[in-house]
Amino acid sequence: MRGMTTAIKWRDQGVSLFHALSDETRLEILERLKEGEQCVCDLTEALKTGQSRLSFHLKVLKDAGLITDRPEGRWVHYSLNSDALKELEEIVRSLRDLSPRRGPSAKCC
Amino acid sequence: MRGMTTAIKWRDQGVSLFHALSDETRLEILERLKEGEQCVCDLTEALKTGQSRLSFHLKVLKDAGLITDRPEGRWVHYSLNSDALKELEEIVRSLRDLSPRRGPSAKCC
DNA sequence: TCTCTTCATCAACAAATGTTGATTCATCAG
DNA sequence: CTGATGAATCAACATTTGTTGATGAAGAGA
Repeated sequence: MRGMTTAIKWRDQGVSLFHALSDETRLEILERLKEGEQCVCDLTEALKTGQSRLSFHLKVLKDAGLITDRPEGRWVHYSLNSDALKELEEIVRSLRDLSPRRGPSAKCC
Repeated sequence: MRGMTTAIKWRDQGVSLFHALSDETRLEILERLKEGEQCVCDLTEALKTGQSRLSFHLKVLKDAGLITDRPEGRWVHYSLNSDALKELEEIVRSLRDLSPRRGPSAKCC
């Protein structure tokens, strides 16, 4: 009962996180941010892409909690949210945690 | 140069894995499979969903390498591919690996 | 104030993904 | 062989996601 609720909870979180990660451009953004905080203009240049498009992807990452923004004057700096990455690791690990294992499946159907 | 190539490689893998994981139904399938091998009919009943829909999601998971199938007579049994899960953990970890860190970003723009 | 810059948001469109019911295919039972 | 069953595939459609160019808002400087 409790286990169920917990499971459902991280399933939602997981869907959101995994979706945010399921795009080439967004993964590249994260890789860039591993080198430290970056402002949008840096990223625009680094990824050689339109500002609007980049903004869209940054929003997806931010909504998923993977990055945070720090506005400063007319710039906005983005950086990784390492808490979210930790959570992510947790979730991924939980996919592997073997449950009680009840033999090679009861006879089927 | 080499690092770049490697990065790109896992980015593709990552996109594929993360996409497969970015769906509630598919996460539920994986949870079921943690309990051991299951045939499609088991899953259909457990998830209370149409056979066609389930088949679609199983294909996505299989294409991403997250699960494997074992046909037997007219049944097909699915199980987790723990190698893929390990790879996944690797990829997630690599998102956290801090690079050389070059101070709080050079002055912007 | 007026203008320029940086970024977010919007609207219109294009492409990818997921759903449903029907069809197909192979296997098994009779 | 025939009929029933388990599962994959297909076609049609709905929904979601991503792209592009235009517009808008706020800060900085003249």
